[in-house]
Amino acid sequence: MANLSSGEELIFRVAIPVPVYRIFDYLPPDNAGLESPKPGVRLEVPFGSGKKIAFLLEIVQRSEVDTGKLKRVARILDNKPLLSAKDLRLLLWAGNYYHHPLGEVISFAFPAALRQGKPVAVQTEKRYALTDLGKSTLGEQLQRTPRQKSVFEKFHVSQASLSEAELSAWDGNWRPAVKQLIARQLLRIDLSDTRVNRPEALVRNNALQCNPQQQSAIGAVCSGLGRFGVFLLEGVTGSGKTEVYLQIIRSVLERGQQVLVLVPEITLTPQLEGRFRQRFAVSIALSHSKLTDKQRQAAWLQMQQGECSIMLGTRSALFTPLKNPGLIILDEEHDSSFKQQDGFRFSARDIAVVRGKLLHIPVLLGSATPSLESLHNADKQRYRLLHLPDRAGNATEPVLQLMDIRNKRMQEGLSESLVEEIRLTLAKNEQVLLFLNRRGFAPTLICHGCGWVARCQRCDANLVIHFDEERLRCHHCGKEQRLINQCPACKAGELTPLGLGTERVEKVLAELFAGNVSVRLDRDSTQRKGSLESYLQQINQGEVDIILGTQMLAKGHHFPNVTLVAILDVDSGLFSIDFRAAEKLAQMIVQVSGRAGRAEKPGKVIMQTRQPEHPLLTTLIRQGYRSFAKSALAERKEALLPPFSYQALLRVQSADADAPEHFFQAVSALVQKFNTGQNQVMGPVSAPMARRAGLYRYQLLFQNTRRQELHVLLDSLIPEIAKLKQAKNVRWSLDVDPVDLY
DNA sequence: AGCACGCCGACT
DNA sequence: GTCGGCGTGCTC
Repeated sequence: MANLSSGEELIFRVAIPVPVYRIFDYLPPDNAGLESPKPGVRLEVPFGSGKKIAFLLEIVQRSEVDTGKLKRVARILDNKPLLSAKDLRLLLWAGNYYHHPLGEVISFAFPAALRQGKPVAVQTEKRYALTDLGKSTLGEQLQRTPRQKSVFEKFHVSQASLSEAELSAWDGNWRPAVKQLIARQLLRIDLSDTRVNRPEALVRNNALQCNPQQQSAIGAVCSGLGRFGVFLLEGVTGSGKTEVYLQIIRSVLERGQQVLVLVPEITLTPQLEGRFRQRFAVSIALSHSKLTDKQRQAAWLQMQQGECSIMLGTRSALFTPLKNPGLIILDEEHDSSFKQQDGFRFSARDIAVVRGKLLHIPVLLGSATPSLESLHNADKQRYRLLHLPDRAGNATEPVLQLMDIRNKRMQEGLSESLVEEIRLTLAKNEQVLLFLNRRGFAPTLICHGCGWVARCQRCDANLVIHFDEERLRCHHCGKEQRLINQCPACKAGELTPLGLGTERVEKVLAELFAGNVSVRLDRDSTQRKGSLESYLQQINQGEVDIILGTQMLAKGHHFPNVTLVAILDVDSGLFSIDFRAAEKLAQMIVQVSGRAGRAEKPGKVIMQTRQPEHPLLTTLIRQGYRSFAKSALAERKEALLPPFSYQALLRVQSADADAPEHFFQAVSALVQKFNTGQNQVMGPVSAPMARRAGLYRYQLLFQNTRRQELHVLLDSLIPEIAKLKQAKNVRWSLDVDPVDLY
């Protein structure tokens, strides 16, 4: 320790959550104790005219800034850092790699309340359990109070105490019923601390029987526990991926370690959560945006303090601190929701791998349709590929077939042969699933007289007809207006809906299959909270014959009685300027197909197309996803596109049509100056949608086959762009490893 | 991102 | 004569 003369003080280097690429120096607080705080602790600091929460990065001997200008830390909020040194390193790396201001990156790792400087409240969550009287009482006796009956039966089914979080996850309004049940001495507050893991109490239910492939996958990951390694689990739908997860998780729990499980969307958490709770007796922390700040903070702290062993969450749960990290699982790893699309544009999948490396733990990526990036990493032996080629049980693979609809008579998007197939399936008392990735009635409203089209005034996009609500709506900026019935241009012609949306198909289904029940599942029909769940329940109870829906059908939900899946318009995915379009379409087709024939009944998947010879479709159908991926990777290699090169996209938006041009002129000069490597610079060009929500949009793409060289350029370029005066009239952002080029 | 400082229009 | 519009510039 340096011998400091009395006049010299230590300097606190801190990150502050402001959009500034700079670290700030402060003097220690007045009442500084003998012991220096550790990096990662939260501080309150005076900043500008107000106060801010800051994160201590390091304590150094001297500052570049004149000490007279330095302010003093107001107070130290934590006596121990909430983030480990390794997690702090991870965040430093991420800030650097994605070129996002460090303070914002670090604050992103904290739940909202802690971000705002609230003290770490070690709130102990209440648990409830049946009393002896409750155990010997039957639910039937509560017939007259249905809510109490349902809560009471929940306790009987779970056969264990339930925490507030578990109850809230099950039903938001459990409190009054529990209060009354306590008053009736059927329930009690459970004081035994079940959060401590007792090894014999880890597992509640026995594992399912696994086939040899599952066993070898489980064995591979389990023998890799305790050190870094990435495993890519490629398992077709229904191959028992979840069972593999469960058995590996069990091994991690037995080692006294924690597991972080990430899924792309909130809608996928309930079913996984259900499987986890059935299997494990330990409590499960949830983290996703539908929870309250308080719930998320509780879950975060439980993992941080090691009170909970499993966390199930979405993208942002990736940064949850783990006291005893053991494994990170990322399910549906191909899903683009793992890439954050605004602000701190990170890829949860890629950071998960880096985190695994820092923590010396394995990372398990699972998917029926792995991303080309991950398959390429497996080819390069960076990831270990584990394959589950067979459906578990006696479920058979669905049969994929193309239906050539050229010159065929169509009725609102349904060919006659498809209608016939639907009839045959319904006659067997089986369910049909129709997939159309376009909501609304029709994507275009056109005047039959003069050709006028209803356009959004703020975007380069057409307004979508929503017939039920009699609205015209822009799906890009949300602007809407009343549905008009007279052409505003010629005042004479007839306005005609052009094209097909789910609402329109729903109407024709009601005519064609009048005796059957159909249900539409899209963002519009499931907006009301809980409505998706209730539809899914109706479907699985066999009250629905035809399921019609968008994107949201492709993910996770199982419909055991569906034996016919039809993709109404597969062609719309075939012609896109985005080089990832083929990959996304293939994944979508396979994922949607996975919804069919999960039980003993064989499933059939029909794709209506006017491109029956299209190589993407024929390869996928005749040879499967893996062959498709192989040829798609060969094309990417030929064109030097990712994963054979690395990209970064500089995006600009401005309400002023000329400001982006001035900005890019200044940027070009900087690029000339700094581009010492072989970086390709493409653009600037208009974004595929040149105007959105009233803003003009442009972009500049950097690409290099060597990641290192690309990042050398970005490292010197971005701080200089931030200083440009032309950057002040525009909104600009950098997207490292972009997945969507629009 | 905030928030202050800073020069030009309609009001007590 | 002032209150306040939001343009630019800084924050240890």
